[in-house]
Amino acid sequence: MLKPTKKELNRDNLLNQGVTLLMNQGYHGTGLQEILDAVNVPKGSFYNYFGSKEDFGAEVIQHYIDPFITQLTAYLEQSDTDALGAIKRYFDELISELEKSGFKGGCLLGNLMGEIGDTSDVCQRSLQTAVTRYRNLLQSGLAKAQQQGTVRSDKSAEEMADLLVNAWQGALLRMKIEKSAAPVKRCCQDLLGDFFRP
Amino acid sequence: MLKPTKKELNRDNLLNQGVTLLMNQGYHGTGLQEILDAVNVPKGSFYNYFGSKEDFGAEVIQHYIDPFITQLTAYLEQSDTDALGAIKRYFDELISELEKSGFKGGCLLGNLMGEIGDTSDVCQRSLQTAVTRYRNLLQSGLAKAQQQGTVRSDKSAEEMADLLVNAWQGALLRMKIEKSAAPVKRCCQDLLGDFFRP
DNA sequence: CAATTAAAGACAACCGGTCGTATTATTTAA
DNA sequence: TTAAATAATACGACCGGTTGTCTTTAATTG
Repeated sequence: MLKPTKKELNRDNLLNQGVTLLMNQGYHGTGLQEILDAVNVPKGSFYNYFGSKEDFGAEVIQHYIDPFITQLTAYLEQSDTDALGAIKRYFDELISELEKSGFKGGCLLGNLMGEIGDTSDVCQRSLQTAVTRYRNLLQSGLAKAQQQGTVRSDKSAEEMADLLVNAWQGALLRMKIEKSAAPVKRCCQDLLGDFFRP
Repeated sequence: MLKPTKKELNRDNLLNQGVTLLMNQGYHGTGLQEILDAVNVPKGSFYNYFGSKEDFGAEVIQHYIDPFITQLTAYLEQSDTDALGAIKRYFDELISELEKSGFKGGCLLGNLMGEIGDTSDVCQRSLQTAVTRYRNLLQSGLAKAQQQGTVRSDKSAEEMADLLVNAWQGALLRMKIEKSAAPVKRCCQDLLGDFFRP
């Protein structure tokens, strides 16, 4: 039970590779063969692990967002007395990772929302829950910052969290085509450093 | 010379249909055959009109953004003494059209930036110029509003135009998966009605 | 040995792109 | 104003390759 079975391992490898390839090449731009080859799983075995490509995509979405939730949670718990600073540092780390990867890929959620967000019911639902989970966490961080007096209170934390998520997604798209970190940096500065201040 | 040739007509039909299909199904999710069938152009003729699917995509992008530029320009010229009001009314009309189409599709630029913005050089360049053209127009409108005193002047018009474009793109993605106009409406209210105010 | 899972391979459908030919336009010659 | 010659375009069958999925067989496990 503690040692992962081969099946669980293959599933996890497929999901990890799915995150990478779907993020960089899109849903329709990535074939199952490519994913399977990358983790040395035979093509015939795919349907032993997942019901369909669409179901796989929906699982990949959740598999993608989990680490981000964990990471942001850690930042918030670590800097308990300065929630706004925690959020800022969290985004700074994201930007640093984006720079390392040469501004490619961006965010799987944003990319898939645009590509199949309104054509695949299964993935649409998965995207909804993933985005909402992330937004809620950001919202709770902003609410704490409001209590600490570092963020304005005349706007709801939910409203600001939504704006932050949306502007961040748009900035990631701009980053991709401009091959520059300037859009995401300015996005954080404008909102966290100005608009959200009391 | 005044009457469009059959070739010009076919090209235009293909581009129009390309806008619709690429926006709703994505680049890799749309085959050439589907586009050609929709406008009754034979398969073999496609390469008389366009060099490749990639080149076609790049032209579709420009063909898509043109009407938006024209429309926003009209709004700005029409309400010459109230640039901020013109921008607001322009976005209100966009929202009204999105509601009519059932929140499907969103923005071709946003969708393609996410899907192929960093994998196709040709389309990346086309996306760059399209987004920049649009941003510049918005920037000039905001600059005029600054002169009219309806928009704050301690932030550059360029910075605000970028933020507006980015947040709008993100809000469109949210709209697609939530099937609601709330994200785009709140986006405009937050920025045009609050953050940008002096 | 029975039951469950992994794997192989086939399947039809479709992809973007090519190519030789048929049709149409344009130019030249009478 | 014709007629012939030449150039340009339209066309659909076809290419090799790949897609997601399914059926069947092999292997593994309890």
